[in-house]
Amino acid sequence: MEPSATTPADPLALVSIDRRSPVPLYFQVATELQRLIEDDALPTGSRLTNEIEMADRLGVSRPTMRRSIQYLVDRGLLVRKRGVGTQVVRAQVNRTLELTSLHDDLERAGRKPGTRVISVDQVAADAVVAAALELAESTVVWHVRRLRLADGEPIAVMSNYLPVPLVEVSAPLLEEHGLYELIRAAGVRIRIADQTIGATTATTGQARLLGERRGAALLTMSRTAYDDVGKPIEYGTHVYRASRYSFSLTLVER
Amino acid sequence: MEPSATTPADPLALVSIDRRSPVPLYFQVATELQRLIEDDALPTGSRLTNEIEMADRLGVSRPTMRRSIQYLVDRGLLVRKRGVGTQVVRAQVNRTLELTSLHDDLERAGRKPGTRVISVDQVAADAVVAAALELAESTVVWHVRRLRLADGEPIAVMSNYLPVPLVEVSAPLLEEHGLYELIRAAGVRIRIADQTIGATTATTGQARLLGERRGAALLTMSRTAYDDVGKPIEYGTHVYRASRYSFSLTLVER
DNA sequence: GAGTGGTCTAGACCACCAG
DNA sequence: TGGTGGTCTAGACCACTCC
Repeated sequence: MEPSATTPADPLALVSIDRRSPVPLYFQVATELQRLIEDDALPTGSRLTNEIEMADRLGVSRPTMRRSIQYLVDRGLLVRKRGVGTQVVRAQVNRTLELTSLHDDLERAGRKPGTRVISVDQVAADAVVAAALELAESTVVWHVRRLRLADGEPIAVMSNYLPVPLVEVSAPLLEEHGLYELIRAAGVRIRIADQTIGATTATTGQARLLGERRGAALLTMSRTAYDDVGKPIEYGTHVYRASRYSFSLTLVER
Repeated sequence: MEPSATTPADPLALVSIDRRSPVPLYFQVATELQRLIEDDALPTGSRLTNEIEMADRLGVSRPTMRRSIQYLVDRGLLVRKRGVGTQVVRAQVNRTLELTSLHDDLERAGRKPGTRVISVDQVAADAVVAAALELAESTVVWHVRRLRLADGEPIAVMSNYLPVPLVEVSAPLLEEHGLYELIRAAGVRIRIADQTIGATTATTGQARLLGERRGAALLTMSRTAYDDVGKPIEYGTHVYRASRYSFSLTLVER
């Protein structure tokens, strides 16, 4: 009932770490702390014990303890102030428009994702696509068009271009798996993406696919994704029904 | 006394750090490295010397060197692979929809920002505003409406709500300074923000203000900003002309 | 096997904040 | 003045990649 400065029970007693695990200690500790925060054992506003004592209690060194805490600070769950201490700011964070597929996004929101493949072709890259993928114009690339559904309802039309040598795609594969899943399965790690978010109004064709009226508001997103070494992997232009979808994110000042 | 550069390009020779400076060593090193990357002394794709040698060359310890590198890895400029090395991925990053005002965004893009204050009032918070600011309904709050311009052309209509005790606002102040600037000047540090981005079509009133047609595509953004300890500082709902403005960001997988 | 980054430790000193 | 987080160090061992 009372907004306590320190937490009554001893949440740290609930933390257990496994030194034989291959999972790094700092990550184990961070994960456990995050769990305590999400379970409200460390409620918003509560103060953590100082890092030296926590390190001691958990049997890790201070640098390791600090790294765990910093991990959660970077994600906006904790705030630290020199001379004061460490406090819980919030329990939940919208991840920053993460490098996930819409598929994962929907599942996390408890909605059932679906895909209807409109077309899978190899086409000659036009100037825009070639520039995005850093290929010569007219190079043959995959072109995939999909209608994405949530709980059976149209959500977005997605158009993606990929270098041909990268990965094999086909309609049956794409009905079952997200595009990013297929890319990862091909051993490619997507590391960086440039995104631009805008708005437009629906053309007749878009409206028909999405079940909207012509002129309805659509959210647009174009994205170029790059691998480990900065090589373009995928370029896509997508439109979402603004009436059914929006982007949420949490920003943290570092 | 170092021997003169044996390799044609020895970028590390260009790095100098000042141990008397109050700026942390790791940050000095990171900043210098970033400068080398942006100046193309360390071009995209080039490999860095291993961290132990770099630490040695710069006269810092390995943990400090690592911290500098990690700083740039987190921002997507560098990529590291165990057993392989550290490489430059890219020279420029669109900051992740940063916690900046539109004012700063436009200036960075080389466009001249302007503001026309439409209204500055104290109003009773409705349910939505009260919930966002975590106040009781009908609490009196500031309500600021502004038309934002770039190079004299309308770009966005912004509507912001702030707790009254927080900061003094007035039309003349807001014509000169960004809202976030005023908040910072009041000694409040904005640390976290939740944003939702969507799309809509222009009402007649919006269209008139923005110089668009009724039904034109608009990009919408609503944001709640929080301070250090998670207290809501500001709630705003904004609409941007989709024909003149979009959000760009770079995502980095961590 | 050689070389790279990834993790972890123990300890030191400093800067800031609150009483 | 005492307590907090912030920085920095020296060294150890491990895991991964490539030859």
